[in-house]
Amino acid sequence: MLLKRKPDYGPKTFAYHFPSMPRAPRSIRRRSSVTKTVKDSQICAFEILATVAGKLLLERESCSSSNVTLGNDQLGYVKDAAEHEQLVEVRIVGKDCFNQEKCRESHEYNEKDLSYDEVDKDMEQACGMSKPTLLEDGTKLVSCSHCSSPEKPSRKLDRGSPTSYGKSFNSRVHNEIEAQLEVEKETARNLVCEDMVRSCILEDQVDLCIKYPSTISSDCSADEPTCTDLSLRNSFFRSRNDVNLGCRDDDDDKFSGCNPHSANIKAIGPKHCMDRKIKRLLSAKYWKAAPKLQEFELCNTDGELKHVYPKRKTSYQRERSHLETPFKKRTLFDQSPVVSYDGGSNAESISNSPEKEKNEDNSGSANGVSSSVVGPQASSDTRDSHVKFRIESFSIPEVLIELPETATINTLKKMVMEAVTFILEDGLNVGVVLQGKKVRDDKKTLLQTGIACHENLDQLGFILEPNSSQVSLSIQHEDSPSSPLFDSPQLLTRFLVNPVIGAETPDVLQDSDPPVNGTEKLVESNHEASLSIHDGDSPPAPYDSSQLLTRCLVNPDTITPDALRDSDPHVNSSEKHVESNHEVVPACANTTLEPKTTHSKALVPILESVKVLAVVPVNQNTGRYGNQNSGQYELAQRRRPELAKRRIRRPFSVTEVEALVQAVEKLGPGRWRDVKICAFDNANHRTYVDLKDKWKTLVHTAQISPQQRRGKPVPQELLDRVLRAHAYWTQHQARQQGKRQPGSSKIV
DNA sequence: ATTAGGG
DNA sequence: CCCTAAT
Repeated sequence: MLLKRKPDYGPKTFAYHFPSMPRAPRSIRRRSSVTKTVKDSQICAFEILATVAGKLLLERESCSSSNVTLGNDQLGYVKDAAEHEQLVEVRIVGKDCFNQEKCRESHEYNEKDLSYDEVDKDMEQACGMSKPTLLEDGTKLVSCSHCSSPEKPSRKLDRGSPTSYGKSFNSRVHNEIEAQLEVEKETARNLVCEDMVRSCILEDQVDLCIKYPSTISSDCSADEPTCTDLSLRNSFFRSRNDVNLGCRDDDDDKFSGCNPHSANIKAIGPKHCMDRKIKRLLSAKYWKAAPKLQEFELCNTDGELKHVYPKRKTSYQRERSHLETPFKKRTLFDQSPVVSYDGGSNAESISNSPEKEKNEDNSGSANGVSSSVVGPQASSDTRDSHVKFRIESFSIPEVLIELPETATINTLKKMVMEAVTFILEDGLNVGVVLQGKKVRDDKKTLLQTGIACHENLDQLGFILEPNSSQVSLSIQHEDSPSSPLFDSPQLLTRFLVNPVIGAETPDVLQDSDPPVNGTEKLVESNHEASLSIHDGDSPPAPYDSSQLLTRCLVNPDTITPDALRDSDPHVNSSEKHVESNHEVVPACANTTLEPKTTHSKALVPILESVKVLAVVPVNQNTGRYGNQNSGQYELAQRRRPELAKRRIRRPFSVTEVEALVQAVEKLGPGRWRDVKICAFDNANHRTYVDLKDKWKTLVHTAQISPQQRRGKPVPQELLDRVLRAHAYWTQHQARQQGKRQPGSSKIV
């Protein structure tokens, strides 16, 4: 008996060396009738959802007024933005918070993590595979315990070209930089009406401690990753990493050759990751804008979603546990979702905090807005020519998802996932804002920029903007009739565009003003990017007041595929940055909407950046925007195959077929995972499901007349082998079954 | 995460 | 290839 699933690859010579104890196919083991689940419940759920949403909306509106401390909430924008802030808190403080010990520990853990179990070893031996070689490098590189799971980071570090990160995160830190990423948890709070909003926001916090000399250039390019670097990358770009395939294969994120095993898992990982991510999203108040939705769903669809409040805790704990035991095998997503995922990204407030590192803990941030009080006191540090910053928090943008009633939860999840991954596709770009103005000269040192001055620290801000995909992904669903929830067609057909796009003015981003003053701040050239709030022709959807809507909606008419392509803000802005010598570009005056709350000194000057990430899925591709929608979607697909509804078709080559045939001859059908490992371990784009499917078609092809076959002809010799193997295994299975059921007849 | 099967 | 149910 096989104690473990250990592939029996048998001798190299071909002689149908079959596994000693092949398992009977599951089809035999369990032949159960397939029952299609009725979606009535789901449909019903969505209906109820609409109702509940409305109620909650009213309820919340009545309550929210009491708790708005930011003022300007008449626009619903500021308040909204503030709410978003709390998703993640990132603080950059002094060096003292750096704990090298932890990093060292992480080494060990990572090493452990990277080791593979015996089964796999056996497998490898059997297959003649070589042991993964990335261990050393990987562990060397992965230094932060909380950074992430060993696999991806190591991959990234190991192989990923520096540029891959640099693009999104230009301000790489030097070796001098030390950092510690630390996630803290928030104690559960009672959810009072006035706290509802906050309660919907993820309370996890991340402390990112970075210390660096004031002489550091904002543009410094680190030559080697540092702990800080890593954590940043990992956290900020994880989603991207996961989406972007590994080094060579286009659609798999496996790091081929490095770690076959993990890779194998990865091969199908995305999907699961996605699910997980979605879950996190849903549970982590990601949909803060529409808490009711969340709540509702969670309450009514017991399947995968849990009640929101309980879930929050649960989720939180789960996350915590992950963090506490970073060594367990886990996916990146599970682990450091803090920054990258949940915290996803965008508007970020920063405040210089003279005070000591993390002790501030969550107390302050609890309510979400920046928690730490930042005093200009950073002075004490000046002496050592170090500037300390603390990024209080940054939030993730709203995501507006629209689905037909007939959509399944699965679809919902996917939609959210797609939206988020699309948003974070290329990671984030970090901008520095000083005194409401964007610092554009990346070469300047902190000193030169004046950031070193403590007086200015208070007015320092960061902008986290999506690196690419300035245009929101418009997701359309074939079977989606117009949703009752969104009766504003115009909304549905809108694309979101980064104001920077096509703007003659480089820093539109800063120019775009928080709703405080409305669109007037928008630069002329940027007029197409108007705030939905003020946009006359974007009638507030039912969700308007609920702030579900994204803020920056752009008239699709102004968007063309080309424009989109050129719309990479990064390219544009970087170019312009070079050209313009202004080290500081005036940003909208109102940007500095100082939080009225005294204790949140954090500046969130560029709320605008938030809008960039908004997503407005399109319900239907009809109407005048139809073409553009599809074009955009295609563009998105081109850029991110993962988001594509369908993977690109990749016909099996004869070589592949042969490999498959040979593997199946040895292993038999039904052991697709093993087949995959044995014969397609390096073919990242071939999952075991693919192999199974291919075998299925091969068998079919072999059974039909040559005239009926289509596509590239498969050598008859191979087809013969297919038939033989198929016959053999079929018979074998029958035999197996016969043994179990003595009554049945034996064919051989 | 895998496997089996239908689409 | 996709999607899902069942493991």
